[in-house]
Amino acid sequence: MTPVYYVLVDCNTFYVSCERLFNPRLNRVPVVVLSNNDGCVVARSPEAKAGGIKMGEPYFKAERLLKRIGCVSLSSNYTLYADISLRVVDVLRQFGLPMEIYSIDESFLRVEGYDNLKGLAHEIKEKVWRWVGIPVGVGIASTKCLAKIANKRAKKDGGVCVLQDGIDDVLRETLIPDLWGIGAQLTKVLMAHNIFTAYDFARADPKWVKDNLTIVGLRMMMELNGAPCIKLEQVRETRKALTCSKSFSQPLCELSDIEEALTAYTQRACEKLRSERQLCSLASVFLETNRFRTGYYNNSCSVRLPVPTANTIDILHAAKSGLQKVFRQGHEYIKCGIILTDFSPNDIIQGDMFDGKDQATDNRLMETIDRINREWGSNTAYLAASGIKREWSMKRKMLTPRFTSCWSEIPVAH
DNA sequence: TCTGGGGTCCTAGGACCC
DNA sequence: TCTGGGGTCCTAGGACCC
Repeated sequence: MTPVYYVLVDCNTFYVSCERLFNPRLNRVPVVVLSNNDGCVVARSPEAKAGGIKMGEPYFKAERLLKRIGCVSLSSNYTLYADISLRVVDVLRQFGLPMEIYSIDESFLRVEGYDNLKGLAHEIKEKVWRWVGIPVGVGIASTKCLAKIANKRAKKDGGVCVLQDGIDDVLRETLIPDLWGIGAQLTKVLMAHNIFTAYDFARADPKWVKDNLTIVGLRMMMELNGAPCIKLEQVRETRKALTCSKSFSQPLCELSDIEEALTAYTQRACEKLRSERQLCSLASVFLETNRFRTGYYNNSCSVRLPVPTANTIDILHAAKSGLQKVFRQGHEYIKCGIILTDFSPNDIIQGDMFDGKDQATDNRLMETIDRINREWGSNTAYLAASGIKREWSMKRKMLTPRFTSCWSEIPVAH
């Protein structure tokens, strides 16, 4: 049997690297990219890390330190990052290996019967750098969990790491909170049981692991021992849920304002649903106040649709009725959202004999709106109920241009 | 003043059925 | 005093990821 290896390609500080691609002045200076609404730090250049900026730190808390170290702060420009991500994936595809796109900045590949793994790792890293301009780290090992560890070491070690010999030593140096799949809660459980390193975990009693960390923990333990339990998902299974939610730029108290925002989110969610050729049967709405304040209120309501649908008007109707159930006067709300679930493919339609609606006309209307928004930019055609002024719409004060995805914002070469 | 958004998976517990 | 057993399905909640 030829040995199988998993290759994890992870873009270094991806969002910052995307910004640097189009603005070389950002090279070698501290840079951070912020989450939606300019809320938290979600990507840091090495210089920003060295300056003591923490991942996930709220911007308003980090602001003084950011200023002191002369850090450039940018709003996140997801349109740009998604486009660069596609370019990286294109390069990786050219290796002709089974591949899983794990996230916007990470992909796994699988290799079998390769002699020169180190050479492959270098080739991947250099091609992505030369063809796209994004630095990546490449980690290779016999399971996905180990490849994650290899990748982390790669970043400190010239960008590539093949984990083949001396794995025990590497596991001894890997601390529990740094493991893929171990978060704050499981770290507590493991530490309380005197398990401090990946090596301790790999040698733990399987029964204890299963009982205390469920089957998920047991799988991770097996993976650390070199037994692959987490398979490569080459084709993304059709998703099971679709969420659209955002914090408002300022707290909202009135039902009518929140309805506006919810209408906009519902439109967006339905648009995504249709683009994936799915119908949904359940729409859930949630609403919340600031959870960092006293008197936190949050509530949600699920509304079943009479027939599976992707029609914005029908789903909006359900969403609004849900919102009315959870809305209480007298709170300052900061966020709402809609979650669509219970999907079925849109080629099997179970009609409702009695609703007296002309499905074909409705579908044509939705198709037309989608086409206008595809060709002329999102939100060219929208429901007036989602508001014109949109005072709740999110803050992005430090947004860079959509360099690669909008004709009017393409960089000019002098 | 200001604290992201969008996913997945697993389990426990309740409802319901025979 | 004694109060089935076992299966399935659904939901909520908790954990994790990037």
